[in-house]
Amino acid sequence: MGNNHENLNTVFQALADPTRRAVIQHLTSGPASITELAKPFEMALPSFMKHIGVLEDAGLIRSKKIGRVRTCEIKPKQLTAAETWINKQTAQWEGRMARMASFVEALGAEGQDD
Amino acid sequence: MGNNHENLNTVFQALADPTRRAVIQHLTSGPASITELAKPFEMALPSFMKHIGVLEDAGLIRSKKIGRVRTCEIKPKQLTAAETWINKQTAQWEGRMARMASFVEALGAEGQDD
DNA sequence: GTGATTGTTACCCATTCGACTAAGTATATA
DNA sequence: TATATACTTAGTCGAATGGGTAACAATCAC
Repeated sequence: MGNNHENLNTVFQALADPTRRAVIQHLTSGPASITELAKPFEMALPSFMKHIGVLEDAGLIRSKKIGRVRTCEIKPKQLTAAETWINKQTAQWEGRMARMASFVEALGAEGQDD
Repeated sequence: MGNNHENLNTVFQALADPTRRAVIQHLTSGPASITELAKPFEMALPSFMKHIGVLEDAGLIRSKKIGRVRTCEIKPKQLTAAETWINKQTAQWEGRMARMASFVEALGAEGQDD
């Protein structure tokens, strides 16, 4: 049963890094090996591997080693869980806005411009 | 012009903490003061204030002090930016899945169960 | 079987994070 | 005016993060 609370921590934490987001993005177009994924980054392999570990711990990717090559692929379920959480918040906020609008046309609505 | 890249860092980072997510959630049902927001947490005020600072730096909330009370409200634009990023990834992945399915009915599809 | 590839393990290091306390400021309220 | 309320500032501390090197497997390709 959904113990999202803990997982959302690690999922959002994982997404908070540009290297890791780039890896996710890369993997959306298909599985890839570690070295292939690491190629765009000027980073030592062990450092890069830590990012892979964070993504895997967050449940955003899975990986399997065949021969000497470890192949990674995306596992979009947790990504969806994060999206769902955000969606719920914006929906609740929009609901409140709608209710507010039904009471008042303009509340001197200096708007929420940013 | 959209330099999301930097902001997504701080936004996801901000969402990676349960206290901060709870604050967001609280604020979706309307503005609130610092002490009101802090009430559910067993945490010293200065500690809690740092969370507010993180949320504000990420552009997820805004706050204004009137008298001795600082009132916070949600600013859902950045939340939407995060959602958009995730959406883009899942869409790309689903697109690939659809294209794959058009080539093969079943690729011994031991399914992506988790 | 030598040598290049592809990870992996084991550490180190600086910085950031998240929590704390102690003390200060600024406004209400009695 | 005195006191309580609502933050605010400043500084400490341990743990986690994000990077690095060095050395070690374990394949594969010749």
